[in-house]
Amino acid sequence: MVIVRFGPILRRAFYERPTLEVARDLVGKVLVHGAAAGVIVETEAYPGRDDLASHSARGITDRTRVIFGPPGHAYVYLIYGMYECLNLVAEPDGQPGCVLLRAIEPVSGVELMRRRRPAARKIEELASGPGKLTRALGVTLAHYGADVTRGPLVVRQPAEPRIIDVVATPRININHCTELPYRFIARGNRFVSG
DNA sequence: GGTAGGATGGGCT
DNA sequence: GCCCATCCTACCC
Repeated sequence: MVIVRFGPILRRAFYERPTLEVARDLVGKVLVHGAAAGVIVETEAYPGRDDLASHSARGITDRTRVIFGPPGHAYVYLIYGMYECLNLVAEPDGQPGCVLLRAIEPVSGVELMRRRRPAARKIEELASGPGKLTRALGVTLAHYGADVTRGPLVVRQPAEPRIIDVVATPRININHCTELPYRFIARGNRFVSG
């Protein structure tokens, strides 16, 4: 496991940009929830405009409202009735776009994450998938709409940035429409899902 | 190493 | 009623 010290919290301007840029640039940042934290190693962009795979593609509903709001907030939803998925809202206020966080490399609070994820046999399995990630960090539907530029759930710059080679690949489990290279992973990182 | 099948409930047509 | 941005277990190489 890598030792990572945390730098400043990402400001709202970081998120107030095109969704694809935010998704790419989130790889290598540190997702923190209380005592548990990990380096983001896999994301997916859901631009919302001209992308039928995005939940926001069919307009504002009770579920998708936050995606159309100001950037730097959490969009959490329930998938398959069992697992939460955590997204961070991008784009200026009024424009849809969010980034799904798919995997982190645990860097602190690992024992806490192990207790939350008893099925994980190895550290690589703790948060290598969107549902595993939220379980490991204790993120739930209660975080819907949370401001991730302040509070217990935030994203931080690593204190000493590592050079990370980010690669774009097709998104995972998008089968109902044409798929695009909107998944961003840290090349060679063993904590990536799949 | 691999994969088939089931769990499980909200959102939307 | 059907779909789903998933995960786990059992079972097979």
